[in-house]
Amino acid sequence: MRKTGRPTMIDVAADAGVSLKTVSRVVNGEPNVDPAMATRVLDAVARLGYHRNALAASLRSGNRDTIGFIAADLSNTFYMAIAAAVSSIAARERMHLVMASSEEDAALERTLALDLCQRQVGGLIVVPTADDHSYLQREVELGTPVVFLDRPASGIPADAILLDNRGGARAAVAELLAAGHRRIAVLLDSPAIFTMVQRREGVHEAFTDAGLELDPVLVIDGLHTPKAARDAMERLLDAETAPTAVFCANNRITIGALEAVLPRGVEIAISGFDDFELSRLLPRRIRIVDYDIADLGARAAETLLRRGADPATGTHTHLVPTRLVDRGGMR
Amino acid sequence: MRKTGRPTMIDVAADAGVSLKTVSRVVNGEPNVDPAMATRVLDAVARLGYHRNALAASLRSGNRDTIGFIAADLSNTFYMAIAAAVSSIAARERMHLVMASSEEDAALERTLALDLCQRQVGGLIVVPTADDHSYLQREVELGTPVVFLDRPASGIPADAILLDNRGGARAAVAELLAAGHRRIAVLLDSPAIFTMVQRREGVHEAFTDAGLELDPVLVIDGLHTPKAARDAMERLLDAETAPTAVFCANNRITIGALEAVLPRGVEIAISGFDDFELSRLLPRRIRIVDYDIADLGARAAETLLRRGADPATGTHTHLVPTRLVDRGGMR
DNA sequence: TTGAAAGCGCTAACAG
DNA sequence: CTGTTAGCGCTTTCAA
Repeated sequence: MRKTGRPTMIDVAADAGVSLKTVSRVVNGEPNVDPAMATRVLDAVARLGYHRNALAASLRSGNRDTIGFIAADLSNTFYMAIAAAVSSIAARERMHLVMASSEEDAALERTLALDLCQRQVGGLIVVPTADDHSYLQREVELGTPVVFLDRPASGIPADAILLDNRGGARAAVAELLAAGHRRIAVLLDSPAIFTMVQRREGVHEAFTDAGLELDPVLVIDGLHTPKAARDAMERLLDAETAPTAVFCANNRITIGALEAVLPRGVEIAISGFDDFELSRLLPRRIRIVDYDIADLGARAAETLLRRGADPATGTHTHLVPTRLVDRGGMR
Repeated sequence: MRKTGRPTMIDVAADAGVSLKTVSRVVNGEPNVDPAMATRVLDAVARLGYHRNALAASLRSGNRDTIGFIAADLSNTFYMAIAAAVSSIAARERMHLVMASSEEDAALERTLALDLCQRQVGGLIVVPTADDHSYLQREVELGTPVVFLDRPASGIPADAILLDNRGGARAAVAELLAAGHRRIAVLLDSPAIFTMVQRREGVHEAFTDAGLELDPVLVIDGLHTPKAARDAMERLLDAETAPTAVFCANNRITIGALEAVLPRGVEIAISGFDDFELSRLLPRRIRIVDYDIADLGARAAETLLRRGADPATGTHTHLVPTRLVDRGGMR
C-alpha cells in the first residue's frame, strides 16, 4: 500500500497469507483454486477494500477494452446520438467509450486520434474532418481497427459507414419535381464537406432524370448555421422570382429555412435532409430524408468489433439507406 | 519490439544508440537534453514509428488524465448536452472523457462507477440513480473526486451541481396565477425522481404564496413518456372543468402536452420546465423554465478538477439558476 | 493446486 | 547533460 494509498495484490496476498498469484487467480475468477484459499483471499479483499487496477492488468496482457470515438462536432445532436448508440454497443461488450470532438479541425482530429492510440484504445471510430488519414496507417498496421463514419477516409484503406446521401437527396428532389415544382431552391453547407457534395449530386441527378435543369441562382452553399440559412432563405423569398420549393441539405439548414418561412406564412414546399427533434410538432407539413441514426452508430461499433477479431483485409463501405417521411402539419 | 509489434522506448534507444532515459526525456519534452542527441532520438522515433504508451506511463507516475461521466440515460438529449459540455472542458485540460449510461438502473450505476475507478479515472461525474452512494465512499477517501449532477448523492459527502428546481417551478406557476389562472394542471414524472419532488414543491409554494390552493385532481404524476403525458393531457381537456393552464415538469411532458393541445387548437396557457430543441419554432407561444445546460456540465467538470487539486473537505452544492423565457409563437 | 520469478513499457530517483 | 537502477501493479511462464 504505497503512494496512492490503494491496496495492491501484494497487500491482499500478505493479509491472506497466500502468494500474489493466488490472489490474481481468485480476483480474476480463474478455475482450479482451493475454495478455502479463495475464501481467505476474498475476505482479505473485502477487509482491505481492494480493487484491481485495470490499467496495470492490461499493460501486460495487452487487453484493450475501450473504444475511441472522435466526432466532428459534439454540439451537433447528430453526433451525440451516434455516440449514444456506440456507447450502448460498447456497454454490451463490456467496453468503455471515450469520446472527443475534433471541432471540424483536421489538426485536432489527428492529435486526438493519435492521442487515443497512445492510450491503447481497442478501436477508433472517426467522423473525419481531415482530408488525409495516412497518419493512421501505422496504427492500423499495428492492429488498431479504425472505422470511419458519415464521411469516408482518404489515403488509407478502412471500413466506412455512410449514409445514402445521393439517393436521399435525389428522391426528395424528384418528388418535388413530380409535384410540378420547377423553381426549386437548394440550400447547402460548405462544399468542402463530403456529404454536401454527395447531396448536391443527388439533386442534379433528379433534375437530369426529369430532363430539366437546375437554376444556379437558386443554389446557395456555405450555409453553416441556421442563421445563415435563414438569411439566405429570406433573400430568396424577397427575390423577384421566388422559389416554389426548397431542398435543405441538412437539419440546421432546414431549421433556418423554417425560421424564415414560418413567420411569413408563405406557401412553399419544404424538403430537408436529416430529421430533427420535434419535427413532428411543426405547424406545417414538410418532407424529411430520414434514416436510422442509432443504426448508423451501431453498425460502426459492430464493424469495429468485427475488425478487432480478424485482421484488416477487405475493407467495406456500408451505405445506410434513407427514406422520405412526412413531418409536421400539426395544427 | 515484442508481442504487440509496437516499438518501445528500448527499441528507440537501441536504434538511436542512447539510453532509455534519454529517449524518455526527449519524448516527454524534458529540458536539458543536448540538441544533437534529441535529433538522433527524434530520427529514431520517426524511423520506427514510435508512439509512447500512455497507459504504461501513467502506471508509474500515477497521472490520471481521464474523467468518467455516468449519465442516467444517454438517449435523453439533456444528458447528451451535458456530456458534450464536460467533454469540452476535459479537452481544454487535455483530459479524456469516458462516458457510460446507467439506464436509470441503480445496480448498473454502481457497476459502472466502480469499473471506471478500476480504470483509474481522475474523477467521476455521476447523475445518480441509486439511492445510496456509500459504495463510493472508499474511492473518495482514496482520492478520486466525485461530483454529482442534477440529483444529489446520499450516504456520502460530495459536491453536487443542481438546478434551482423549486425556484424555477415556483416562478412559472406564480406567473400563471398572476395572469389570473386558477385551474392549473400540473403534470409530473415519477415522484421517485428527485427533481420531480423539488418542482412539485415549487408549485405548492407558488400557490401558498398567493393564498390559494392547488386542486389535487389536476395534479398527475408518473408521466414517464411524451405519450403518457399526451394521454393525461387529453383526459384533462375532456374533463368537465378543464384547466385553463398547465405546468409541465419536464420537456418530455411538455412535448406530450403539446401533442394533445396543438391539434385541438384549444386555448390553454402552457408552461414547462426544460427548454428543448426547436421550441422556438412552435406554432403557439409557451413559457419555459430555462437554464444554461452547458453551464451545468461545465460547472460539474470544473468542480471536479478543483477537487482534484485539493482534498475532499467542505463539499458544496451549487444551484444553477433558472429563468422564464418565451418560446414559440412563430407563424 | 500453488508459488517464484520475470517482465509489460514506462517513470523516478539517484548517481556519474 | 546522461545513464543506471528500481519499481508501478499486474499477468505470464515455468517449476514445485
